[in-house]
Amino acid sequence: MAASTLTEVARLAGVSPATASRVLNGSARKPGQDIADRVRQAADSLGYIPNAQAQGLAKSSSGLIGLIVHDIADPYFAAIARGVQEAAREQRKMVLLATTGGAPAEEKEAVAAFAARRADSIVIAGSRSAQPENQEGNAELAAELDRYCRNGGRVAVVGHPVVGAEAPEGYYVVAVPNQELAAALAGKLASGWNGDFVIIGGPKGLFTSDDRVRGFQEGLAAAGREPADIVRTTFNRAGGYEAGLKLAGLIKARQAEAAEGPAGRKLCIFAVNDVMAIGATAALRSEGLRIPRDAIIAGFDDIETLRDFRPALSTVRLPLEEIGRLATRATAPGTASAGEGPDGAESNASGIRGADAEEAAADGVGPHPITGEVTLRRSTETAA
Amino acid sequence: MAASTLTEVARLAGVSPATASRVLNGSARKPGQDIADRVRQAADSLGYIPNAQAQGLAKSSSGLIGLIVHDIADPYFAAIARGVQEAAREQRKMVLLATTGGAPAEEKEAVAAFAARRADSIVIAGSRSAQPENQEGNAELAAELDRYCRNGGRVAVVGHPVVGAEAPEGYYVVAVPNQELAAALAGKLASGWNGDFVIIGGPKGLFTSDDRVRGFQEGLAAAGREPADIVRTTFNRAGGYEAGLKLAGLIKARQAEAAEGPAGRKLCIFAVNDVMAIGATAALRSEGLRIPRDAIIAGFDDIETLRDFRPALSTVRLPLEEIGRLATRATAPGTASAGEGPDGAESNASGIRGADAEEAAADGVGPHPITGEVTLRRSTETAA
DNA sequence: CTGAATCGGGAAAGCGCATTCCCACTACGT
DNA sequence: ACGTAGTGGGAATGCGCTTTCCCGATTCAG
Repeated sequence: MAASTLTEVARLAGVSPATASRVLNGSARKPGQDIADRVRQAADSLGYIPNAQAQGLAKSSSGLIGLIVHDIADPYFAAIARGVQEAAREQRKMVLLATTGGAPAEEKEAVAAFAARRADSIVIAGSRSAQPENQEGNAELAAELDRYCRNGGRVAVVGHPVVGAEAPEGYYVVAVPNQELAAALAGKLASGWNGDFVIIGGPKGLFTSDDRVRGFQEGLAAAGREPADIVRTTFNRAGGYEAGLKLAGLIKARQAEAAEGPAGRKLCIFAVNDVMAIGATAALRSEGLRIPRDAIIAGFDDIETLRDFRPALSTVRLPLEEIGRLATRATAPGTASAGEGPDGAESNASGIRGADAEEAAADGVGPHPITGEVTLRRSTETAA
Repeated sequence: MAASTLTEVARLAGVSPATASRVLNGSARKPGQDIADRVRQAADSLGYIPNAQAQGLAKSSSGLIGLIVHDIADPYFAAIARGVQEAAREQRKMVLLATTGGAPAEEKEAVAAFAARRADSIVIAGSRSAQPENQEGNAELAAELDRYCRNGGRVAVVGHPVVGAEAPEGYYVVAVPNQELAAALAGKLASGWNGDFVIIGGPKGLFTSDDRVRGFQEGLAAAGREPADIVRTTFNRAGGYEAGLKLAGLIKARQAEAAEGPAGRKLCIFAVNDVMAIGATAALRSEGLRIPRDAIIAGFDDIETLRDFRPALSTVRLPLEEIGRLATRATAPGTASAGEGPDGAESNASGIRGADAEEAAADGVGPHPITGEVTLRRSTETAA
């Protein structure tokens, strides 16, 4: 038994396919009550399920939203995905998932695949990067997106615009104030802490990482502190661990030095995301160091699953789910028209806002810009 | 500019659409080299992207894999999703995501939506449940799946078969030995621990939870221990927290009692999943209790993000990603034919195996069944 | 009571592609 | 030399649905 078709339903109901289509799917023309009933009855007696492919082909729109992440198992992306999923459901659409590991070339492939499926919109959640080896990939990605938009697709990217993409109609960016928030975090940290700072950053060129590093340094400067040293590593837990190992050596050296010189100051480590911070913590622990006795540590993102972690991470709360929702909604037709040009430039209202608030607003980020919240957690409770 | 079509490409290349189709998509017939080149050149000069909808319609298959989870932000599902995604990529398919919160009615909707999109296969990752309020939903879900399978769809479900689903052609279940593993965990715990046990379980009727509870009790019995009390709550972090609060009271009472009577024995808490265990830990901590001083705690799943948690959770390592991969591969055409009937019943080989190993094998779970690994972590390091 | 306006339904033309036929042509065989 | 198999391309059909267009039947105004 093959799936039954509209035609079969129509035949069973004794009407034409056109009529059947009109009653079963939201058409402007509503057939008469009696006929409608007959059709509906025929439909579910046959267990009719409309063929979305055919529907899509006929009205060229698929009810699909493409989501691109680096890794769906990363809690950061998982949280965003939840938001996207929610918004998709509001729009009665389904989400198509692609994971790319962050490589622009893969992302380009994903966009092409989404385009092939005639996805109504695409949300790109992974951080952009400007590393030289990605240059070509970025260009191709930009071109692909451009074409997608020109064909009526809508795309929202979280964080930074795609490198090299001119902003066509239908291109939105949800600005995340990484820099400002990192600066705020540094400020708060500095006010309660008189030691030195070290930053565990991601690979150079990764925008999210770079912004947070830059912001943090600015915050330190504003507080009259020396700039922090930077250890670069990969943007995940493993990278954090590796860097942690390195820093453990440093800390021990400083402690040894302090034993015979003036009191060495404790180190405050800022990892550019929570997962890296956790990795670093584990590394320190494995080296016999303790937090906050030997160092203190801060992260970024406020990953839900890690909130119960102890010693508690000082971190910046990013409304990840909300970000996903906003990005998705931005791509919904009939929403926040992409007012082009930064003419609507409203003044930078209260709270920490997007790096380019006006631009964000102009790009249809939604009713309110992304804000964040710095959370200083006291690591009073000692743990390895 | 609308997306260009095959016909346009064909015209530009000066060939018929049929020929263009043959060269651009893997057809059995390979046109001549020169023509192929011309077509290919025309194609990318136009930036041609095949319309997957139309292709799907024409050959009735979509290259889509549907994945159903309770919540994509739950690290358990996120890990499975990663595996599914990986396997999907191997098969050059895309994954379509649906989150249902675990309600069978929603799941039925999702299956219908997947069927409408003509997904080639469906992976259902959430735990099944037999709660009375879900009875109707379960039946509908089973019916929907049945129809889907009869129309040539393939479905793999993780953990337990869908309630009420007779096993049609194309229906696979990846058995997870929750019960055995829980028993093994109980055994190990009991051998190093002479206090009482308490179980924090999910809602009654949730198979995964019930199996783990049952297995744990069996393990205790096998070790000559009294059965544990059970606190039922929701299957997530919040539930764990709530239960933890309750248990904190119990623990304090026992401690008070112990102060004036014979030495009260410490409690060992088994939460049926890691996330609940974390919640419980947080609750105990908030009540001023410490682990392992006042109680010890064990979980299940070995969620990656939680491995760095301290006090470390004793837990059972479930190869979540592998489970996702296996389930997905099981649905790939040309794989592990669904040998019907438990005739191939091989003896229960070494290692902990599926609840019904033969059935699992017969259901095409793949070359090797899911095993797990009990990890007893010492909570030597004290933390709140 | 007739004309036009309206309504409710059907016929048919695609949407973009795969694929089955079919045909012209070449390369063989005996 | 003729016939046959084989080859490479095109014409045409259909996948399941939406939508425009059309037409007969009502209804209402004049």
